[in-house]
Amino acid sequence: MTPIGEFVPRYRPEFWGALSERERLEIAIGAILTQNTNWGNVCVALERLNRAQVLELEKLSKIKLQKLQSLIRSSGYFRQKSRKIKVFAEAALNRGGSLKNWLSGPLEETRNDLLSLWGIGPETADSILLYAVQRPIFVVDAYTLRISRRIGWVRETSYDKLQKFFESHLPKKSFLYAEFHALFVSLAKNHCRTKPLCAGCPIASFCATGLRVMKT
DNA sequence: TACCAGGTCCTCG
DNA sequence: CGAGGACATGGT
Repeated sequence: MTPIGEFVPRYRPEFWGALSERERLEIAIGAILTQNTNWGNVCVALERLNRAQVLELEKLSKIKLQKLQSLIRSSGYFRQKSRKIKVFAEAALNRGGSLKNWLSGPLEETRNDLLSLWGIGPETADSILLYAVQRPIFVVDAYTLRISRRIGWVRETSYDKLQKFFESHLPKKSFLYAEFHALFVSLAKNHCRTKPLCAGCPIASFCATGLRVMKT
């Protein structure tokens, strides 16, 4: 995937340094845009937002709805998502003015604050907390659920149950949570779907090494 | 052509 | 609570 503007996605711990406020915002907006949507479509929208130079809280809160919709059209659900972005930007401005200030408080409280916003559900809230401000909170997505059940680690289907499972079995480290999430995504795109786990199946490999990291 | 993609909200039983 | 439908675009 082509880097967006000057922003090189920081997927790995070795690249984690202090993110700029604009990078944090891009990650947060990306989290909203990618709701039930292919990342490639999101990239196009982020590129347009960058070129229009509106990736700032003040500009996003002031930009005309129709203009915003035209910029993010490629990511789908553009009427809903444009509204979600505005709600998010306005909330940020009302509480500290920067994502760093806003999202650095007590974790539970901050998370509930995000969840109270229209358009921000558990996955989006947790993705923003983990990836934009490196808070230690486990992100659950459709892949996490599907593969965890397939491996036999869980039977639950609820977001909270699954999140608690991982958070109670892993050291409370944001980089580790991010790593697991990244591996689930990667596995989902590569594994074979045969019923029994075949030898050499990446899922079997992940299961073995994953269990080693997890507390029993 | 049909189906899918890293969700969320709303409504109804 | 849990299930079902709506929301929209671009790729295969």
